[in-house]
Amino acid sequence: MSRQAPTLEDVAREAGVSRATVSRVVNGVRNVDPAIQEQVQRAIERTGYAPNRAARSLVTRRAETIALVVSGAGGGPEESQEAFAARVFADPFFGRVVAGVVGFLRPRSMHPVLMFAESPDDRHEVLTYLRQGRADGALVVSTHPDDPLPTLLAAAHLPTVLFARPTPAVPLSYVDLDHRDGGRLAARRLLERGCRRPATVAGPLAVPASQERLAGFRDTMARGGHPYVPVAEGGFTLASGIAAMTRLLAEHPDVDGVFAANDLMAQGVCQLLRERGRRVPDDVAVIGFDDSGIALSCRPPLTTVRQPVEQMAAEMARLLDQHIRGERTEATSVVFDPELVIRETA
Amino acid sequence: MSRQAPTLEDVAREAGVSRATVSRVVNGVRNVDPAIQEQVQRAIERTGYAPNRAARSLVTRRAETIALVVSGAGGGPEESQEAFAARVFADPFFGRVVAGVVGFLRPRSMHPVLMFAESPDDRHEVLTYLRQGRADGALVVSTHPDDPLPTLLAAAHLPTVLFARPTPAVPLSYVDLDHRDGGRLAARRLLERGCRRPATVAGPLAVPASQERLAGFRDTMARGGHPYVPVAEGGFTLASGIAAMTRLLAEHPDVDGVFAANDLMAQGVCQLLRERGRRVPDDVAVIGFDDSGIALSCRPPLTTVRQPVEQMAAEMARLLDQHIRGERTEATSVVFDPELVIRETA
DNA sequence: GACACCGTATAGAGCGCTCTCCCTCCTCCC
DNA sequence: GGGAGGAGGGAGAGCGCTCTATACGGTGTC
Repeated sequence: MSRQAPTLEDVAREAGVSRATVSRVVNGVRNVDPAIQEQVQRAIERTGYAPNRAARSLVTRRAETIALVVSGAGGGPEESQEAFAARVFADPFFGRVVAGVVGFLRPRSMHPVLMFAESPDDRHEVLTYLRQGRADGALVVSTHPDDPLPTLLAAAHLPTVLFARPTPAVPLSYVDLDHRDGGRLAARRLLERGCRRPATVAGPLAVPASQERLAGFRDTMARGGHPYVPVAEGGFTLASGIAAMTRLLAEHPDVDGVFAANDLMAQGVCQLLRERGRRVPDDVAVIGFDDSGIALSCRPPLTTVRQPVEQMAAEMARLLDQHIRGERTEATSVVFDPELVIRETA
Repeated sequence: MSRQAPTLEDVAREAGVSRATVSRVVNGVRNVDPAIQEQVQRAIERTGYAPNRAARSLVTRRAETIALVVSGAGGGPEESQEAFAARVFADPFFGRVVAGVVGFLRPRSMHPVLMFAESPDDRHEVLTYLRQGRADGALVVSTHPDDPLPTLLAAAHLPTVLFARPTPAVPLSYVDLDHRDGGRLAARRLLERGCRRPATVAGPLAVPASQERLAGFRDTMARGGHPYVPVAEGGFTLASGIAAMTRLLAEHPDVDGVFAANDLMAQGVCQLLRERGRRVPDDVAVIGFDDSGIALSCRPPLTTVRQPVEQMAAEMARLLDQHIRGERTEATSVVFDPELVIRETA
């Protein structure tokens, strides 16, 4: 671009009014004569004016930008940020989070800044970014429990909303799912189908959501006459699902119903069962969790417990927006209900 | 945050020097006495100073931010941005792009702003965003040919780097893969395995990359004694891969080797073949394209043509950086070579 | 006819930073 | 000893915007 970008001053001169008046028109403030408004509008078009955001942010103290942080809990740079990012997006879950956040932000002409925080340095980077005023607040999705980032954010009084209740407790708003109820839904379905040998592939037990899903599942199974349910712990990945199911099958070759704590692992469970000659759902019923794209692309399509991730992410953005605008000062929480989606595997 | 954030002025007062000196220290400019430097450094720590980016951007005319735009080619708001975002991330491809970009940006303390441009309004939004100086340039990944965004960006002289050569031609830098050569690699492998009835599931033929992959494949097949190769067009999705293979099988039940234009479709091909009682690779060899996470999680693991997406994305970021800093003024292109990754399906 | 009042536009003071002068002090060399 | 030269630090002018205080005209009221 050879010539300088036009400024308010240029538009004002072109329209024959003062800077302040142009500013009012641009910001849609009332008390402007319609004729002048029109005149200014045309001057803006003629000059091709676009307000300089840095100048505006400098005085309003608002970046009109939020950070979307995917946070691990690494103590050091064990893994490159690139590898972390790749791993994160391997799960369709994050794509859904992005979609939900964008769904809320878009109508407001806002766009998220994507950040990955895996090492202490990364976390410092996030803090600095916000303290510099480059973003007005953060949406944090932690991949691990005991993520130190929320605590840091809270201590710095930076507007933040989390996905999932933080452990340990931190006075920040969050959005969550009733995971326990999700586990119950899965158990009930299996019981209704007449399963007599249920088992479950749990998520990492260090993750509260995994524990809750497991607790809900066990709970309902116990009431249904199955006080003991074999459990194999997985890591929310396809490979870990296969491995967990392998162990389960070795000790309990007669299982006829499996609840996997996410769809990725459920897919692994199905794959292994088929390899071992078990038919799904005829020999073994399988229920996943999340209702991600995988559930549909699986063969056969997965019966699963739906987690409305997009809605939850949009709600996070809404809460953060309120915090930023000062419309909400106290931390709050919004808990969504899971829903059983019946397809073919159970 | 009750009290105002400390400014340069505060730090200067605390350290007993002028604003200019603090600025020099913060920006690592030479000509500062080490003793004073130390003194300022301590004052910064004591006050907890973080430079205000808006103020800095206002004078440097740099946002130190780049936009990562995923662009469709929609003529209207046929699809919500949320749905578009979700669809985009269903393909692991974009996760890899993000990973590559972040890999380059991170060491520079930069973070991408994620934007989706599917409707004309969205495109206008992208233009405005850049013209307002909120980002210094754009990295554009188009999901469709004839995307109007590159043309708009070029006309506005906004620093831009594209993923894949634009059609029609636009004077912008881009990064691409030698797709034709990728098709050749797949054909050669199939020939070497002794395939006698090859077929291919192509990508959308409106996409140049699909055409190139197909052309390369046909080319080598023709030289290998197969002047005619059955083609079924797919849409780069799992479902379309299944559908395409279904058609192929109906007309050519004796195929013994299939090249699918991406891994997602190759996965569909494998699924369908298995359902129809064909063993992979014993009865039919299958080769995918991309080497995305799917290739590994597929059962059996997919032999595929690797596209170094992360490296390509990092290169895009590097080129954009050069354009922004004015170190490169002419549009350029960097073409990467594909590589055959042999696993179990061929 | 004087005054108050409301709606509308302007002037001007910053927001917090960078960066260009310019001043000062010290060293070095003839 | 004097002047050139260089290093280190300060003063101050903006960057482009918002927003408060203020001016100004026109209407309504007594």
